[in-house]
Amino acid sequence: MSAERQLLERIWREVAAIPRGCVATYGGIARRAGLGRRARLVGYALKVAPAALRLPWHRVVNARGAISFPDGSAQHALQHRRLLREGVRFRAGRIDLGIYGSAEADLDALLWRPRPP
DNA sequence: TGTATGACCCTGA
DNA sequence: CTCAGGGCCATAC
Repeated sequence: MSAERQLLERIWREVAAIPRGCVATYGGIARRAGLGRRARLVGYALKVAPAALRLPWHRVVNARGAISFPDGSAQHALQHRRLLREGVRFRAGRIDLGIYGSAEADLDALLWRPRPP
């Protein structure tokens, strides 16, 4: 198994650990997965993630608290719908990361820790 | 081998 | 608030 593949799996594991009703950012996932600033790799990982993993990919948004798919796209609509159904509220097209981004602040790590290896 | 393209992010103006 | 510029890096061609 390639090292690349293991990086992807680490990312998938972090994404899978995002609690329902919460969101995380690409950059945040990258940091928690030990990938430094490679936020783009997280986007790539989600893009190539096997559907069979059933990852909660909709809980991953960009640093602005917005959905990264183009406004008006089917993907954007789907992600928006799924988040609303989990109780995540939007304001002017953006999510308040201070409230829903439990995976971001260090303080939140005390309330929710990613699943250990 | 080089250029273009992203489900990105941060800083500074 | 927006915008540009730089960083980041796997993939596609």
